[in-house]
Amino acid sequence: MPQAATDKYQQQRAQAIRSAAAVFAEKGFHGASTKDIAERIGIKQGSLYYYFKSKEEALGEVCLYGIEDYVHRMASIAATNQPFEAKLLATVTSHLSSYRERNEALKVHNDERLYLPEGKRQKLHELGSRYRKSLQGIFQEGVANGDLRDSIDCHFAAQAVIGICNAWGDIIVREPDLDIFDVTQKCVDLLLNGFCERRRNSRQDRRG
Amino acid sequence: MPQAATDKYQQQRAQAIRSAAAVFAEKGFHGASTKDIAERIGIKQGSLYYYFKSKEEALGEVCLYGIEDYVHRMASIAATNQPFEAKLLATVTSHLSSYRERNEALKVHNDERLYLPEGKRQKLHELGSRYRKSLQGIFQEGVANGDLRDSIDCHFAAQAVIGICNAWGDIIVREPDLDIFDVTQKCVDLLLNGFCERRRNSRQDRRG
DNA sequence: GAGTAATTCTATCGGTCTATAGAATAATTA
DNA sequence: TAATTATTCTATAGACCGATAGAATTACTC
Repeated sequence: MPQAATDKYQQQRAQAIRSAAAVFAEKGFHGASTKDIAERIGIKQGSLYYYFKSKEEALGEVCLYGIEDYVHRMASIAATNQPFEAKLLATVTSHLSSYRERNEALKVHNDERLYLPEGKRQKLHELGSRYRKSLQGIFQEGVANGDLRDSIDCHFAAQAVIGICNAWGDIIVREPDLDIFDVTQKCVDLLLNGFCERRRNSRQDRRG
Repeated sequence: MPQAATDKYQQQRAQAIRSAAAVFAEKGFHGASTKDIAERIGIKQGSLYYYFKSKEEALGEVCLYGIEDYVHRMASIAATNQPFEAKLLATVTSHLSSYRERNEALKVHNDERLYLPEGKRQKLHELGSRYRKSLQGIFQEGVANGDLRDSIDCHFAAQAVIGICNAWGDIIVREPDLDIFDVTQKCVDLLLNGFCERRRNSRQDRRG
């Protein structure tokens, strides 16, 4: 019954995780049955328990798989010495690329992780927080360097970037022809410059 | 077995829809049982079928409840003669207010509507499209009036606004002390002006 | 090729779920 | 209050699901 920590086992398990990601993404955690997952892998329902001790463990692995490298990439971007704009560009590109590569697992992470037991949910939350804080740090740096108006709320800014990236991540998945770099450029342009004409006419009203 | 179209019936059914929204929001469509929903209403499981002919019908009603007035409000904002900035402000406020008032049903609409059968999903999709198109129209108007740079991609812009509003909608629900108008101001400020210092130093690099 | 370990299969138990039918109760009307 | 209608309840059918145990098979090692 117990398994080995052999290489082949780990590889097949990794494949099982990706299959589970696809099924969970399509049907949701509770809507997907272990039979569905097993079929996608190409084994019988009972055999699934050779790789996971429960359906819930499979969910945990999928969620982790969804965000791990995406969090790591964020950390290394934040650690570089690039100027603010380059970091922001790299962040958005990285976020959108992750969406294209691991969209199923990411979707599962975003939508289903709350069904995990407290402990695992907490661990994922910490990873997410690390991501948000790195991003927030990039903005704080930008303010300190004078690249950004010092009136901006860095917490808000980070959250806004994540929101835009998620919204466009979904679209990128739906429309495989979209070029990630094009989308990135538009995102960064919005974030830096806004949509406004260089403000001259048309808004002397509020704001002193 | 069949019911009446009486006023009282409709009212109790509306209450049942809100209860279902709460349960679906917490546990997801497949994770919630008809017993859970009935208990929240205060009736027994079997009695639920006096109000809905199936669990799935309940989901459809919840989703519709979640977006209906929010779509309508958007339409009336777009139809006014306010200047661009006022329209954008009203849109964001309306979106965030909906999140606070109907956050459970909205969450259900966003996360669970894909479990509806094709027909109903299609109807909801049309409502959502109407919303997106109204918003996109506001941006196109803004470009035409010279309030916005004519280089912006209105489709992208609308999607970005929705993404930001959704991200902050979640936060607003989690943190009831946040003032919606404050958040609205920050959103609009970002959208119009971006995060950048009024661009003088620090970016002569790309862009002709 | 015999023997061992790794992997998958079959079969099943106990539980939960949606939906229905018909009885029971509450509300309304005459 | 009697009759009618609206609402809720109880009980259950029928199906599926997660997990386990042990047999069967495959892959590896000597």
